[in-house]
Amino acid sequence: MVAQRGRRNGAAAHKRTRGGATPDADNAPTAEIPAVAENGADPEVRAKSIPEAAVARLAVYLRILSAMAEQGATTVSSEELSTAAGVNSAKLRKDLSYLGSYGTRGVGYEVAVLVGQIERVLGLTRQHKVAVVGIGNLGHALANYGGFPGRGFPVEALFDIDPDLIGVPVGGIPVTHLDDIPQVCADRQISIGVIATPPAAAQTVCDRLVEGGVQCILNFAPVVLQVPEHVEVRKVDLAVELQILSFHVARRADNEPNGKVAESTVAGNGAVLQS
Amino acid sequence: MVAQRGRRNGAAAHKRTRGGATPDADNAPTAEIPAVAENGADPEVRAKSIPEAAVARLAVYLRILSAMAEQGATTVSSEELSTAAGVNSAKLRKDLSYLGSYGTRGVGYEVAVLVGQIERVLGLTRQHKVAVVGIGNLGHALANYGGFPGRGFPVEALFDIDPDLIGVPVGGIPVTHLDDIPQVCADRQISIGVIATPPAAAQTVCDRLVEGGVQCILNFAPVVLQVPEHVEVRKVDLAVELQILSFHVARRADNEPNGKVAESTVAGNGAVLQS
DNA sequence: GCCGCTTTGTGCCTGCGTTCACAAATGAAC
DNA sequence: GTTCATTTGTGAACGCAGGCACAAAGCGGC
Ligand SMILES: NC(=O)c1ccc[n+]([C@@H]2O[C@H](COP(=O)([O-])OP(=O)(O)OC[C@H]3O[C@@H](n4cnc5c(N)ncnc54)[C@H](O)[C@@H]3O)[C@@H](O)[C@H]2O)c1
Ligand SMILES: NC(=O)c1ccc[n+]([C@@H]2O[C@H](COP(=O)([O-])OP(=O)(O)OC[C@H]3O[C@@H](n4cnc5c(N)ncnc54)[C@H](O)[C@@H]3O)[C@@H](O)[C@H]2O)c1
Repeated sequence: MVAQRGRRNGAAAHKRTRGGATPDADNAPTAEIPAVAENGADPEVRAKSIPEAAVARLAVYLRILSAMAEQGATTVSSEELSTAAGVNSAKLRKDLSYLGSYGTRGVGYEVAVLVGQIERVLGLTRQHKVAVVGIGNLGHALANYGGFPGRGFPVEALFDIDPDLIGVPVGGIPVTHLDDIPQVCADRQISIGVIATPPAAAQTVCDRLVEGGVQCILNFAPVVLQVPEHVEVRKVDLAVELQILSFHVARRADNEPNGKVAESTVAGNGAVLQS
Repeated sequence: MVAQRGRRNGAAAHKRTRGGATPDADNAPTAEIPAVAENGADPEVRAKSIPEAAVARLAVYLRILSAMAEQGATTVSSEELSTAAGVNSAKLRKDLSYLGSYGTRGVGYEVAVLVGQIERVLGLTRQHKVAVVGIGNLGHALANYGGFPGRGFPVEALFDIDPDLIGVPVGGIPVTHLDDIPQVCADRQISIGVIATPPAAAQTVCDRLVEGGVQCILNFAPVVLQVPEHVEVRKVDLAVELQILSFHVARRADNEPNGKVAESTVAGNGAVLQS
C-alpha cells in the first residue's frame, strides 16, 4: 500500500488527526491558558498555564490531602506531602506554585486551603456528569463504582446495544439504548463519556457522544478515536500497560545475564524507610 | 555563569523514592540500558536506550500492525501507520528507529518484520503470567477479559480474601486465598501482579506479591505503593483521569466566557480538514 | 526587638522528547 | 546504466519538565 504520492508534505502536517492520545506519557502540550488578562471573572486568580504532567500530580495530591483532612490534619509541609505522593519535594512545591502562593514559610500549607485551591484549578467546584457506554464486564464495574460519585463525578446515564440490558438498572440507573445517546446526553448535560464497548463499536459510540454535546471522553477500547478539535480524549489501554511492564522485565533480564531467574529475591519488605 | 555552588548533582540524585508512579505523564526516566557491549547474547541487537514514551507508542503500533497483518497487508509506509496511530510520521519513524533499521527506503516497512521486532524489544517473545488480586467488580472484569491471554499475558492466578469466593472459578481459574499469594506466585512463576483490592489492602497485597517474586505490578487502587527498587509499578487511576478531563473542561470554559454552555456545538463530524 | 530555625517559592541549569528537514537509499522507468 | 520519484533514517534545533540550591519570609525563643 504505497498510496498517496505527490505532494511532499506542504500542507500535510496540518491535518492534526487529534484524538488518539498516546497511552501514556503523551499529552505533552502544556495546558495553555492565554492569560485571560482582562475579564475580571476570577478575582485574584490569574490562571497561568499549568503543565499537563503537573495537573495529573495535582489530582494525586488532592486525594492525599482529602485523606489527611479526614484524619484531622490541618497543615502539611511540602516534605510530608511529597513523600506521601512519592515525588520529589521540590517538584511538589513547584506544582503547588501553579495554584498561587498559599503556603506559609517556615510552617507549611493549610490542608483545607490547598484542597480548595486544587479543586478550583481542576474545575471540581462544579459536578461533571458521566455517562458509561457498553455495560459489559468493565461497564458494570464502572457503573457500580462508588469512587466516582464520591469525587464529584456522578454517573447519570448508561447505554448499551443489548436488548436484554435495556431498562435494567445497574448501580441504580437503568440502561438506555445506544440510539438515545445524543438525546439523553444533551438532556442531562452529560460532560464526560466513558466508552467500554468492544473496539469495533467505539468510534460510532464516540461520534454519538460528541453529537450529544459531550466534551470529554475516557476510552477503554483499544482503538484510536477520531474526534473534533474541541473534544478531549484520554485513553486507558490495559494491554499497553502490561506491555510496558513486559518491556521493563525484558530490559532487566538483558542487563543481568547471570543466573536464570534469580527469583526468591524476596528482599524482605520494600520499606523505603527514608530518603 | 552563576558559578554553581555546592555539588551540582554529584551523588545527590540517588534518593529516588521509587514506587509511586505518577498516574500519567510520569515515567520519564528513559529506560536506560547500559549498553551491554560485551555479552554476545543477542547477536546483532544492540539494545540501545529507548525512551519510555516511545515504548508506550510502540505497543500501540504493535496492535495496529497486528490488525493490518490480519487483513492481509504486507507492507506499510510511515505515513500510513502514523495516521492510524494518531501520531506525527516523523515521531513514528524515530520510534521505529529504536528497533534498528528494518525499513526499505522508497517502499516502507514489512508488517511482519515490524511486528516481530516490536515484540522482541517489548519482551513479548515469551509469555508473562499474570495474577489478579481482588476479585470484586473490577477483578471480575479483568479475569474474564479475553484480550490479555490473546496478547501473551495469560491470567494464571486469582486471589481474594472473601471466603465465599475461594475456590470459585472465575474466567476458568479458581480463586485462591490471599495468604497463598507468595507460594502460588512463586510456584507458577507469575511475573505480573494486578491489584484490584480496596485501597486499604493494596500495600499489604503488594508486599506479598513481591514476596512471591513478582517483578511488575499494575495497580488500580488509588494509593501510592512502596516497593523495592527492582519492582516496577504502574498505576491506573481512573479518578485522576476524570479529574484531568475536568481540568480541560474548566480551562476551556474559562477561555470562552461567552454564552453559557455553548452546547450543541455539534460541529458535524470532526473532520479537521486543514489546520 | 533581634536572632536563628524552618519551610516556601523560584531562578537556573540540565536533559529528555518532539519536530523539522534533508541526505541517503532504493526501486522503477526508460 | 542513468535518472527520477519516493520514503526511510537521523542530525540538529527547540521547548518542556525535572531537580537543585538558595534567597525570601515567617515563627518562636530569648
Ligand atoms: N474487561 C476488561 O478487563 C478489559 C480490559 C481492557 C480493555 N477492555 C476493553 O473494554 C471494552 C469492554 O470490555 P468488556 O470486557 O466489558 O467487554 P464485554 O463484551 O463484557 O462488554 C461489552 C458491552 O458492550 C456492549 N456493546 C456491544 N456493541 C455495542 C455497541 N455498538 N454500542 C454499545 N454497546 C455495545 C455489549 O452489549 C456489552 O454489554 C472492550 O473494548 C475491551 O477491549 C476491557
Ligand atoms: N470498579 C471500578 O470501576 C473502579 C474504578 C476505579 C478504581 N477502582 C479501584 O479498584 C479497586 C477495586 O474496585 P472494585 O470496584 O472491584 O471493588 P470491590 O469492592 O468490588 O472488590 C474488591 C474485592 O477485593 C476483595 N478484598 C478486600 N480486601 C482484600 C484483601 N485484603 N485482599 C484481597 N482481596 C481483598 C474483596 O473481597 C472484593 O472482592 C478499588 O481499589 C477501587 O478503588 C475501581
